[in-house]
Amino acid sequence: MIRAVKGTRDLLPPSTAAWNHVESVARRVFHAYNYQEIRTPILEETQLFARGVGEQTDIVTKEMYTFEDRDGTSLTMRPENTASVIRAYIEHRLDQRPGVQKFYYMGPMFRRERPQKGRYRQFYQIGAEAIGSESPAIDAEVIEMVVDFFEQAGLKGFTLLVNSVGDSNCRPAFLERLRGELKSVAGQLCEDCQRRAVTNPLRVLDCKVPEDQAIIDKLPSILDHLCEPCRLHFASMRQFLDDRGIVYEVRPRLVRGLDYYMRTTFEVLHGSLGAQNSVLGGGRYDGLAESLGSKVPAPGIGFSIGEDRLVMSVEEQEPAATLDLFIAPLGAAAQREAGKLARDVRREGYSTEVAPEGKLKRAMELANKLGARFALILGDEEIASGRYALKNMQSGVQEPVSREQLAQQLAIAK
RNA sequence: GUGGGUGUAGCUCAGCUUGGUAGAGCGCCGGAUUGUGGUUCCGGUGGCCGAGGGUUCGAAUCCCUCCACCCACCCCA
Repeated sequence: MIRAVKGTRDLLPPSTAAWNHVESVARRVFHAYNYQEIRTPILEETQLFARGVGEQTDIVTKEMYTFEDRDGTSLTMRPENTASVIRAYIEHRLDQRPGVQKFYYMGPMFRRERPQKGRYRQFYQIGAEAIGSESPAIDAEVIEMVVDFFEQAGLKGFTLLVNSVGDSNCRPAFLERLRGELKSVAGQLCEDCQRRAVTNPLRVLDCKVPEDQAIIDKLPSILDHLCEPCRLHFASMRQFLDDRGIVYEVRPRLVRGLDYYMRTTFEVLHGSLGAQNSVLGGGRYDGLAESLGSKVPAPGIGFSIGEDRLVMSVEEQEPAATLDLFIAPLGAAAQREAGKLARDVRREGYSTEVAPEGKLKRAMELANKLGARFALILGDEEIASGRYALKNMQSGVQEPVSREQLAQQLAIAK
């Protein structure tokens, strides 16, 4: 048998109800902050991600679905959406539009990783980008929106982490300092950290090995090494968050894997997800446009939500769609009559199913299994009298009803 | 890329240690006489036991190889 490709999966009902729930809450909340939807292509030139995400990142070096098109250009299925949105912003000169440009998106992304819990090769992200302002007020608003969204989506017990990773002015100096300190203590760290001390020093700060913590705690903190503009930006953003009573934790060791992040970074954690406990990550990326080769500046901040994980956490039984009416016709004449009745009832907005021909007993069993609110029996008697036999499947009460009474019954408790 | 776990009916699993040609529950289908569901009772459908090879008179069971899925590492949303 042909099966779904490794790392991809079918989303089936009833769990698709939870996906729709999450997505509709996102649209509603984002619209309240004046964000509008943007849809960018799934395929982009490989260069976009190589330059945007970072040539040396694992994503680019070994986790992208990249192939050569027939004309020789290298194409890649998007591993994330921020670079595409910035590309579109520049390509369509959206900087010429009035005000901060606020976009949200949702859809599949692709990374060729080894699948595990909450981590797939085709995964789904919901995200947003606010482009065109360097103001810390925007950072705070984006973060506020994130919290608003998770609350409304019904996610319980999440933690918001914020940090500043500095900018091209102060980060290099800090990195130098960090490397220097690491040289003297690396020998005492775990194997992974010894490697990271060389390849990706910031990652050492994020190490979870208990024995390493004492040493890591003594390493320099980025927050103590921010340049004045970055320090003010972070302080101002925090002020805005405090003003709105948003609860967060400053985590100076919060590190981002993508090269384009600067200044504000943030993350939302949620337990019960196994090792993959992060449901959202985001940050500011003021230099991204330039690194894509644009003369048009596009300072911005954004985030993306791991929808697969969020749905997993929120899947507290979205009530499955209910079937309002199940029609059981008896005989050929009734079958035709049922078709017309179903058409009319559906146009009134009620979900309706017509039983296939067969025994009434079978039809009633099916009505029960489908969870229909009402079953309507349509036989010669009913056609002759013009009154349907309508049975309330929950109470078991059955009574003859006119067409008008049927409408009334359906309207009750809908 | 690395490590561990698991592969038996549509689903959840037992059987494997101590080889003797496959089981349960749920689901699905049918029945308990007339045009009535849920509960109950009865019956039925359904499996190259992940694939290939080996040992053996005989393998779901023991051995080897491969594959798939899951979890974790790396890394990351």
